[in-house]
This record gives sequence, C-alpha cells and structure tokens, in this order.
Amino acid sequence: MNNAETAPNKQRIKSQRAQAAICDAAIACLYAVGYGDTTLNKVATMAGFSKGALQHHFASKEDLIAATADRLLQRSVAGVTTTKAQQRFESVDASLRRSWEKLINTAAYRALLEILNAARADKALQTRISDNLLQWGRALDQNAIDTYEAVDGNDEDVKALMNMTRSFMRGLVIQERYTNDADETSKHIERWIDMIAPQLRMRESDENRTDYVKHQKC
Amino acid sequence: MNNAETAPNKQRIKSQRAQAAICDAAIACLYAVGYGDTTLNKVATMAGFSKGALQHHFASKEDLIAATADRLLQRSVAGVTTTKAQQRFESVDASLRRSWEKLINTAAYRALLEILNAARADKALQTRISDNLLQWGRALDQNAIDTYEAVDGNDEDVKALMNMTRSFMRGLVIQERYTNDADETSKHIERWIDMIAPQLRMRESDENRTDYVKHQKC
DNA sequence: ACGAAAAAGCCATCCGCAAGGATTGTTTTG
DNA sequence: CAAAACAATCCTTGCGGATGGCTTTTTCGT
Repeated sequence: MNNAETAPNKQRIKSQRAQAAICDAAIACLYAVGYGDTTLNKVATMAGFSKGALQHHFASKEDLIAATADRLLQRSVAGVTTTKAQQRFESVDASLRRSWEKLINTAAYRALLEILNAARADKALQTRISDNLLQWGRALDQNAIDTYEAVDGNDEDVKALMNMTRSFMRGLVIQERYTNDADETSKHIERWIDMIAPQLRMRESDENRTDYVKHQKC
Repeated sequence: MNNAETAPNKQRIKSQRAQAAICDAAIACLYAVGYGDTTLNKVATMAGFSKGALQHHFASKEDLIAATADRLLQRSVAGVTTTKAQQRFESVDASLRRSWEKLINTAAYRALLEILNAARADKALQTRISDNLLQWGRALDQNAIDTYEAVDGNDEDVKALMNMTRSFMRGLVIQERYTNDADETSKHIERWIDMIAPQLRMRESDENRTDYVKHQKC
C-alpha cells in the first residue's frame, strides 16, 4: 500500500490529494449507483485515475470503502461544528431545520447510508468501520451537548433527543421511496421540531467545547 | 414465464407454493447477505430448487425482487391488521411497542429495507415496485386511522403521527450499526411513545374498516 | 553537490471466478 | 400429447485482484 503519512513532502501531498479525489469519486458513485454497483472501475474512472492507480492507494475494495466511510463521518462532524460557530444566535427551530437540510437530506448522507446498510450483512466491513462509527456517535453526542441545553438542565436529555432526531430524519430519507409527496416530508419535519424544540434551548457558554475532529489520512 | 393464475388447479397451487417458497428464500437471503449478495443461485438453493426452476417462475432477477417486495409489503399490512383484531383493548403504548417489536425490528423488515435501499439507485426496480409501495403507504395510513384516533379528533393527525413513528423506528433500525448499546434503543422507543401516545387513543368503533389486502400471486 | 539506486505513483493487461441469463433437455401434470 | 415444472449445461459479461513495466520523486553514498 501507500505511505501517505511517512513519505516525504511532495509525494505525500500528492498521495493525499489522490486519495481524497478517489474517496470523493467513491462517494459520488455510491450516491449515483448504490453500494452494489460501486465498482473499482467506475470509481477510478470518475476520479480520473486508472484502476491500477486506485489499487495502489487502496489495496482492496474494503480499504476503499472504509476510507470513504471515514471521510464521510469526518465531514458529517465537521459540518455541524463549523457552521455552528457562525450561526450562533439562530433559534433551535432553525438549527434543527438546518441539520435536516445540510446534513441528512444530502447526497453525502445517502452515500453514507449505502455503506451503513452494506455493513449490516458484511461482517468484515462492519468490524472494519465499527470503531469509527462509535466514535462518530460520541462526537455527535458531544456536539449536541455543546450546541443545546435541555430546559430541565439534564444533558442526557439533549443527547437522547438529538439521537432521536437523527433517527427520525434518517428514517425520513428512506420514506421518500414510497411517498412521492415531498411536501409531506417537510410537514413531518416541522411537526417533529414543534415537539422537541420546546424541550431545548441554544447553549450560550462554550466552556467545555472539545475538538473531536481527529486526524486521519483520507 | 409461468401462468400461475391461469393454469389448471393442481399445477396452479403447486406453482404458487413454489413461488412462495422462492420468495421466502429470497427474504431469508436478503436478510442474511444483503441485496448485493442475494444471488439467483443462493436463493434457488435455499428454496430447494434448481436455478432453472427459479428462472421458470421468475424470468429475471427484477421479477424475483419485485415479487418478494410484494410479499413483504403484504405481510407487513397483514401483520398490523390481524393481530389488531385480537388485542383490541390494549393501550396505545402497548400497541406502538408491539409495532416496533413485531413489525419493524424484525428480519423481514430488514429484508424489505434492503430492497427499498436498492430501489433508490436502481430506477428500473424503483418504477417497478413504486405503485405497490404507494399502495402500501395508503394501507398503513388507513390502518392507522382504523386503529387510533387523535385526541383532537383530526384523522390527518393520526396519519402524520404514525408516519413519523414509522420513520423514527426505521431510522432506529439503522442506528444499531453505530450504537452497540441495545438498551439505549429501547429507551428511545419508550421516550418516543411517551411523546406520541398522549396525542392518540384507541379507536373503539370499526365503522369504516376496509380490507386493503389485495389479491396477488406471490 | 550530484548522480545512481530505491521507492512511490501510475497505467495496461491479464486471470480466475461468479454473476445473470439463454438453451436444451427431462419429468410431471392436465 | 401438449403444456407446465424442473434440471443440467453453457455463454457472456464484469467483477476484484495480481502482475509487470514505465515515469517521477526521494534517498544516499561518494
């Protein structure tokens, strides 16, 4: 395989760029044709590389998928944290709505769902990515606590409510397969927000903010 | 292809039995290895038939999947209606909990999710099953209205709340990939029920009950 | 400081294999 | 005997992966 971390400068950044491009192509491919039809050939072509080059950077398809999953998870966490700093004074409603629009109801999230779904039956892939998935869950929990506080002051409530929100939104993404009424989806989103927003408020202080975007290659 | 509907009696029931067995094998296969690795050979073997026999009953893989999807959808609807009649006097809480345990958190539902997910990127399959999916949604809506009534008396609320409940539960099924704490899942279920149940009560009269289990081959 | 060996990036080609499907029987049923 | 149910076999395609050769970059002895 490659030595993206240890190699000297010029080659290292070149390798990183290549791997990033390949992972991005994999994400686009997962979204476009699904996990089953995401083939090394397609990914290589979409990334502008030969199949051999792809195999040089990722020894096996599982390596590719795992790296792509990492990239998606990292993006997901980065997406909530960065945008948050800017829009500090938005309402809980708007913040939740933004989670749906910018994080869940996206092509990238659907690509991630392809991998998550594939990992259910593929135990090798499952164990391969499970650590990062768990870490992802913890990062989202932490972010929830950093962003919101419960009106009753219990941090566990914040975590639970936001976990439920994500589950609900995840399920809505799949619902689109058997409900052509797109308007209905946003109604459900609004209704859910109406139910949980009163239980939350935006957290003002950023005392115990932590940086949970870990360092990794792809 | 076959003539399961028009063929004479003895052959007809034989054909129906065979198709049912094949679809059941496909369901088991979808659950065990996922959509991508559900192959005609595996399904045929699991069903106790040769590949040729399978192809006799289902001319293409898409036919097989479509028939399997129909079977799953029908089962899903049947699952809510039949059990309902017996347990007429259970609480809303118990009824919702039972939906999770007997309908969503099951192998069959995971098999269905495999097909639903595959249909996202596979437009041919998508259009193939979309009519039945829409009908499924309507049947579930109708069943929701038959089973519950809103405390504010608005039937549309019942539909919306139950749609949201199903979305939430669907999302929870996927969550299991990155939360090993099974206990947390049931806590979320309970919390969801706590939020939804107060808005519903069991409907007493069965005035406008309809039978929406349509007749079909597999 | 420099030039050759070593290593990394990259590509074209080949291989084994299993997939979905087509064909051609053989057996069972009407 | 005709049609349906089923089986065995073959075909084509595309997959993931392996191999070998060709550039570009890095390393290192001198």
